[in-house]
Amino acid sequence: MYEKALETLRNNNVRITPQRQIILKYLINHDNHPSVDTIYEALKQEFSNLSIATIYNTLQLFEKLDIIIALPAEDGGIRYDFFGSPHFHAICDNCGEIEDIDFPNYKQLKQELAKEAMDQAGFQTNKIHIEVFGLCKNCREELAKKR
Amino acid sequence: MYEKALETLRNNNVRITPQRQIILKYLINHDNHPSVDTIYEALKQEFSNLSIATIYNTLQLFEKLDIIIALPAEDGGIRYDFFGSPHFHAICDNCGEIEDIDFPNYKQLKQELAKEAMDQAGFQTNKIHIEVFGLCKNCREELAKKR
DNA sequence: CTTAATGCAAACGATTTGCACCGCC
DNA sequence: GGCGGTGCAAATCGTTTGCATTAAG
Repeated sequence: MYEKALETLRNNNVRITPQRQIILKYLINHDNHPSVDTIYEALKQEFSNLSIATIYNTLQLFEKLDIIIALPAEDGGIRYDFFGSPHFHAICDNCGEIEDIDFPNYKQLKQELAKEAMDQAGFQTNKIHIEVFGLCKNCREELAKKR
Repeated sequence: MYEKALETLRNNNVRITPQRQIILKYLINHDNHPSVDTIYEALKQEFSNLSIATIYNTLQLFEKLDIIIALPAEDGGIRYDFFGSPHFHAICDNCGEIEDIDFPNYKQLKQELAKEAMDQAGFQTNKIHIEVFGLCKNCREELAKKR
């Protein structure tokens, strides 16, 4: 997983700097869908003179290389997610939490969507991106209690 | 379509102001996926003292009421889309254009995704949101020429 | 060595906010 | 006529930029 991502960097002639390594490790080891600031706060302790501009740069780079994906968040900001295995996102309308849901039949779904896009608009699909919105388990239970 | 949206406003005890009406009409009559600024530039001519803050307010309101949906754009900004009939979006990695693609089997797909979200996380799905990324027809042809 | 990458601080710009006024219901 | 909505301008804050410095390959 980590190695595969480094491989991607090498294949694109991107230098493997310590900053990129710790940001990558952070993304792999945390499934909390961090914001730029969350990452910055977490890493500046062990890497005191880490610049927030570097984090912006690095995340944009990783996204371009399809190592991570960007998601829209409740507050209008952006969250990032290491994209090791295909999954989609369930985003709670109440608390804003983002949960990963595994795709049972990712390839098939992708093909179906790609076919429609091609048939209707001559659009060539490279990747797909799915979110569902609603209520997470906790919020459902909380709201049920209240009435 | 227009009436149905007004109905939604009434049902939520939201006042139907001239500003909300022209913004709504604009969204229905344009499938260009406008940004806040695009809408502002277009409408301030016929409504000279229209405030950009009102547009922000109105769009946020419409989105909350599921009259429109917000999409992430190429440049990091946000575009809006009147959501009359179920469709997903094909976003070109090269030129940033957003195209609407009709869902052939929207309900079935929604059910499948909702089932996974429920089974895996106890998440109750209200709406789904799908984008595919790749190359639009024009860009494919352009890029083919160049080599 | 060469050149990409980083850190820093300043600049930017989209979005939000506070408040007085207005007008929909 | 009450209160939600609007317009305006200022404030905010996430993100980008320019440039000198550093270090990866």
